[in-house]
Amino acid sequence: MVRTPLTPWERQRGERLGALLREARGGRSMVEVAAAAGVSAETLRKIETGRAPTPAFFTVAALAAVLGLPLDDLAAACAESGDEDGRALSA
Amino acid sequence: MVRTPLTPWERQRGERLGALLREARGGRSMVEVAAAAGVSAETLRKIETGRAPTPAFFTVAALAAVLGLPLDDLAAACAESGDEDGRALSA
DNA sequence: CATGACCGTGATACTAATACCGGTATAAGA
DNA sequence: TCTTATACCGGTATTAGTATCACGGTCATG
Repeated sequence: MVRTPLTPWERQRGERLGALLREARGGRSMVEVAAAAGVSAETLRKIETGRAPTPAFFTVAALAAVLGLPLDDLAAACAESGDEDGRALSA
Repeated sequence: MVRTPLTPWERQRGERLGALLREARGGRSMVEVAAAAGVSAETLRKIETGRAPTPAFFTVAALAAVLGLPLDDLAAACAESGDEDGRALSA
């Protein structure tokens, strides 16, 4: 095992992150937010739909900056189903 | 070109991130911190040395949580040489 | 109704992140 | 001195993130 495939828990965490970003985006269009963050619209879409469950740190940071979301809040909200160690405790 | 190769600016940003993490690690060993964050020691080493300039968001989040660093502080410190839009202004 | 612009989406291509392995160097201790 | 522990480094393998291309849907406008 060289590159651990993403666990279902990580997938769900990515979906939660995407949902938060989409919710924060509100009525603004993908292209607008993506352009403001400096990423492609397709990348933003993948992140929002959860198809990119573990995006790059600075990508999320740029999006959060554009959307006005604190990074710590994002991380906490996505990890609330389990702390940093308990990866798959129950939910 | 489908996947933009990392720019020198992004490399330097990664080095800055790594330096901050290493500084926050203090005297603790890599394996200890890496284990606490749930990543391999090699990954932590690559991030600290800047050889993984754009790590995954949750990887950085886990490391920051272990090290007691606020994510927003990390992002701000790494992007202080230029905001989200100004990628390569000078320094 | 046709056309174009915008938005979201799927497929594809390519680079990078993550993990494992072996080897090396330095410092501490037996 | 030899062993051990820590960190660094190179290479390798595999998955995943990101960008470009091409398509369908919707709305405004001619």
